[in-house]
Amino acid sequence: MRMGEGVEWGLHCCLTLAWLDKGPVPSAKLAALFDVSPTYLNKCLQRLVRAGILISTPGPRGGVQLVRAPEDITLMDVVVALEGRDALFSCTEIRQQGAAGAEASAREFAHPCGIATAMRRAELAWRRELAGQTIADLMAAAPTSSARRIRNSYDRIAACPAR
Amino acid sequence: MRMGEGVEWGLHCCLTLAWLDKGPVPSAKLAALFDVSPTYLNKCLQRLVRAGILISTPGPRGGVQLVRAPEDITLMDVVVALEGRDALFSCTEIRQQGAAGAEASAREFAHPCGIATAMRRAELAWRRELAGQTIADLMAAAPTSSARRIRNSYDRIAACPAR
DNA sequence: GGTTCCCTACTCGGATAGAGTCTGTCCGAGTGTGCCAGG
DNA sequence: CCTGGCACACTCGGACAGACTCTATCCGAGTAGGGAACC
Repeated sequence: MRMGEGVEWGLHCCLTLAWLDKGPVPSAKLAALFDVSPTYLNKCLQRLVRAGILISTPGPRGGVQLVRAPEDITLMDVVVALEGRDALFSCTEIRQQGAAGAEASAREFAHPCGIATAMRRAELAWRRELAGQTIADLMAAAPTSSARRIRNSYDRIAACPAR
Repeated sequence: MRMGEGVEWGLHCCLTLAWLDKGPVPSAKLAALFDVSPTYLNKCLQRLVRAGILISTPGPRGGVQLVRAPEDITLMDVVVALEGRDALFSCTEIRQQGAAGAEASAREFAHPCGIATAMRRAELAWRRELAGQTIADLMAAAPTSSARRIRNSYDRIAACPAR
């Protein structure tokens, strides 16, 4: 049970886009900033577009940019967009199957499975923590030099066309 | 990012073993209780054995049983035993790579990545919640009829040899 | 010189292979029990 | 009747395929800008 690598990429990209605060930024440039697969990063950004976090503009001078303000984008938004909204723990109700479930009254299953409830409680704590932090919080927590360095690096690679 | 199905199986088995409170219970009998693959359930139980949650005794009248008391087994123990102790979010430090990392001073990376810190905080909330609940808590939360029903079902299938 | 048209280059977007992990299966090693033969 | 040995059946444990998702890649559709030709 590991999270996809795209989550890390997506978060770094959102943070970078917030710092740059420019017009459209090509996904290829973002990939060059972090030295990751340009095409696969593009796939991840597509999911963020579909989720309404980014907006993309085609053609020359095109790229992606944030739709909302950084303080209105939570980590949970990004995680859900990239990993799906499925629960970590999915209860398949095995308590109702086999010999254990065969001899049970239907009324007993009116209550949700205690195991599922317990796992769900833990998962809600995780989601709550994710929903409580925004891209703006990440910007505030990072050292101030990071923003300038990102802008400098981007300006440098933005000069070379079609890199 | 979904948890393996074995977690659900393992938790139900631990709960069942706690309710039965007998000597060794064959894994095949546990599989029959929930109508799951006997061989794969065996594989999951092996992991619980290696983690020190269960103990297994071979031979006739053998099987698995809980090592510790139900109040000393947390959900986190079971999850870690079955899913590994890897973190949900693994930081690969892409901030140090590519154009963004090339022009940075090494001192800047002394601080841990803010994204990793934020994700780790959420994950710790999840783990803390998991570690705060035990098998005994699940027993207390379940309706009292569940324990009797499990015992009845087990006694019934325990009669048939080698099922 | 101004305007219109076309062409090129660049961008995203979805369809297409490869790798790793999860799920499921099989067979062998080890052990306790029950039976049988001998005393 | 009691005791010792033996064979069997049952259990776990690790080695072996299939399926699915994640990762990575390629190519096509669409668009804006720039240049050339024409008025």
